[in-house]
Amino acid sequence: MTLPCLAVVGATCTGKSSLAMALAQALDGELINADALQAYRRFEIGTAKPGREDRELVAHHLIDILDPEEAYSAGAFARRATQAVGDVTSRRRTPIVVGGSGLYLRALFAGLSSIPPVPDAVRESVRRRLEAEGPERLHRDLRERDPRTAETLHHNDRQRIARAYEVLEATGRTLTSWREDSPSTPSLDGRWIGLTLPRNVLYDRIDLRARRMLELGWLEEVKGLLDSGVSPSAPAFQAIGYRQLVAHVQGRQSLDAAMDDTIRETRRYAKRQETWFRKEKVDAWFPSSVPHGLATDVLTFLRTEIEG
RNA sequence: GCCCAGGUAGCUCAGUCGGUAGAGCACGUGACUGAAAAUCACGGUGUCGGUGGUUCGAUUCCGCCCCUGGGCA
Repeated sequence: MTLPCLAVVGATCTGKSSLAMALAQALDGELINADALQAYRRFEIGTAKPGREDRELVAHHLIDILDPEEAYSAGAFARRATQAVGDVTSRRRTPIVVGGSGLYLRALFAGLSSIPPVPDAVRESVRRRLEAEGPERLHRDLRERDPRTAETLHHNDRQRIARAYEVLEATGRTLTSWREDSPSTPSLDGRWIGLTLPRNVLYDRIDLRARRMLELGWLEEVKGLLDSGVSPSAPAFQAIGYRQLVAHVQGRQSLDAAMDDTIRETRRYAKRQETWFRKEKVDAWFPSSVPHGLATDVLTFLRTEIEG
């Protein structure tokens, strides 16, 4: 059976990785990671990164490709992933994209407008302004210089205000005009498989996994990263759990509080992922409460879908 | 056993001089074009411990009961 590119999506902790492993083994496939944090080297336990055995059994791409201080982005991911999908396909194997970073998946399959990269210096100066003057001020400026983008943004939405502002500063053109000049165009075809769990089951699993991560030495991992000089403000330390454990190591929070916070943030993150993927064109959703037989069901679906 | 204090949202608590109640957090819903595990918006979810009484009307006042905490025995 020859298959197009596959994607395994869903909220964190729904079992995407293990389904993807099973599919890869059944279909002679290779995995392409679409998770923003698993791309970072040395961030292992808290990112639930696949272990050595799995990675020896099945090729995993786009894992361990960045140092903690390097920036990643939807665009950078899309470029690398497009390349990886091409490589896997040219080997006559099935590319299976796995991950929970919704924007990244969209960037790969639906494309992004092409906008020149913003130099680090500009990004930093905009970020400093944001810090010093607050988002409302920049939003007001944006109203004058790029009213159409400003209109779509809430005056507290720091991140998007900063992005619109950066593009303006770096290129002298508005985000709106860039997007109109080069609307996103679908660049990759594929079948999307979604995994779901009832909310309460999902929350219990998140809770359990967080505790297990701690037992596996998560805190020691964080201490090791800090001791070796990784800056607490490195992009990778934005990750849920890592942020909280850094706060604990720095004495700003008890371990219990850090873990409670981590679990709460992970739940909220999972909810946001559900909201995002609900709107995506997922070809079939599978409940993953009972992992036994799941891969078989998915394979059956794919066969009828592709041959029928 | 007696004396205090308290029982209001999932939690901590505010409040109603009698007209069925509101904050923070939790939680729920949504947005999303290069930081996305990010960033942001919206929403009060309730037998006001139970039961009788007074009253047009009781979560609020009165009686009794139950529960929790503290004190005295």
